[in-house]
Amino acid sequence: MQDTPRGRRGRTRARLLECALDLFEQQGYEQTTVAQIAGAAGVTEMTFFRHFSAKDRLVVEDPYDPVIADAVAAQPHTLAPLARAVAGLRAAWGQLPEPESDVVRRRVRIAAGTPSLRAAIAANNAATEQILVDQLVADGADPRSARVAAAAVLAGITAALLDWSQHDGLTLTGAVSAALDTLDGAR
Amino acid sequence: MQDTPRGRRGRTRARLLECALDLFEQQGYEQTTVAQIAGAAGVTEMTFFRHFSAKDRLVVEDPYDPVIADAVAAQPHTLAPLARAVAGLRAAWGQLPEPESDVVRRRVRIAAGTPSLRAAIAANNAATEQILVDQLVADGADPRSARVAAAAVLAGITAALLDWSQHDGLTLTGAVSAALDTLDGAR
DNA sequence: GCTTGAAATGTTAGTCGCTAACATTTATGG
DNA sequence: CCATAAATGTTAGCGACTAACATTTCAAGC
Repeated sequence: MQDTPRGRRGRTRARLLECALDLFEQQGYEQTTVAQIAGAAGVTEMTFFRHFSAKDRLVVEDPYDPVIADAVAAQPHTLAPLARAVAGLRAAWGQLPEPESDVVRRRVRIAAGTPSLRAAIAANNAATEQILVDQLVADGADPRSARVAAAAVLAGITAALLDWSQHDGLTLTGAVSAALDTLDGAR
Repeated sequence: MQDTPRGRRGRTRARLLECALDLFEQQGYEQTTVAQIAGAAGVTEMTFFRHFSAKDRLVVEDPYDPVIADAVAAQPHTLAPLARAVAGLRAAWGQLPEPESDVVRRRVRIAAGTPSLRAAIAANNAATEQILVDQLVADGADPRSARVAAAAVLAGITAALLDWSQHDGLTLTGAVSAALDTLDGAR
C-alpha cells in the first residue's frame, strides 16, 4: 500500500507521463505544450500541475540519494577526494536496483537533445552533490576539494548517461562503469 | 571606435546591467522582474530584450572558448583524457586576461544562490564542453572518455567558482588552480 | 440506500518571461 | 538641413506557472 497507482488517481499521473513522452518524441520537448499533454491525457492544464510541479519533471527524475552517502562513507579515508567519490559511486551503483532501461532510456534520450532539460538535470544533481560533499567532509576531506570532486563525478556520470541514451548496444551499467574509470584517471 | 559605450546607446546596456545587479542583490534574482529592471534603467521591457536575449544573460557570461582548444591541443597526447583536459585548462587559464574580480564576483555570487542560474551556467558550459571534446578526440582520445572528462573538468571548475564567490580572502586564480589539482587526483 | 467528507478535478483570472509586427524617435554624416 | 539607419516605443499575444474558489467523484459509516 505504498504508492502503487490505484483508483483513477494514479492512472492520471501515468497517463500524463505516457502521453507526454509520446508527444516529446514526436514533435520535441519545447514544441510540446503543457495544454497539449493535458488534452491528450483527457485532463485540464491545472490538473497537470497537480501531478507534476513543472514541465521538466516529466523527464528529470530525482536521484537515489540515500544509498550514495553510505557507499561513500565505506571507502578508505586514505584516498584523495576525487578517488574516494569515484570509489563510493562505484560501490553505490552495485546496490541500486537495476532500473527499467526502457523508460529511463526514453527520458534520458529526450533530455540529451534538449538543452534546457540538460540544465534541469544539472540543477537536479545539486541535492546529490550536497550529500556527496557532506559525506566526504565528514570523512575528513577538505571542503573545497570535496565540492569540486563531487561536482566533477556527478557531471561525468551524467555525461555518460546522456551518451548512453543515444547509442544502442551499450548497457547502462557498462556506461557508468566506464565513466568512473575515466574519472579515476584511466585511459 | 570599437564598442566603447558612447552616446546614449552603449550606456543603456551598462545601465541595465548595473540596475539589475543592484536589484538582484537587494531582493533576489527570482523576485526581480524584467519590467523592474527596465524601469530602473529608464527604459522599456522591450528594450531590455534588445540588449539581453534573456534575463539570465545578465548574470551568465559566455566563456572564453577559443583559447581552450589550443591549450588542450598543446598537451602531451600520452596523458589520459582527464589529465589532458586538466593540463589544457591549466595552460589556458594562464593565457586568459585577468578578469575584473569585482564584477565577476558579484555575478557569480548571485548565481551561486539561485538554482535556476546554476542551471543556466551548466547550459552555457555545453558549448565549451563540446570544444573540449572535439579537441580531445582530435588528439586521439576515446570519444566517450573525452566527453566524461570534459564534463567533469568543467563542472569541477564551475563548482570552484561558485565556492570562491562566497568566501572572501580567496583569489580567483587560486581557486581555479586548486580545483584543477583536485581533478588531477591531488589530495 | 443515503449521507458525509475528503480527494481529484475543473474554472477563472492573473503574473512573468519572451516574441513578433509595426510605428516612432534620435543621432549622425554627407 | 536632410536622409538614413540605429535605438527605442507600442501593442498584442503565447506559454509556463500560480492562486482562489467551485465542482465532481468516490469510499466509508450509519
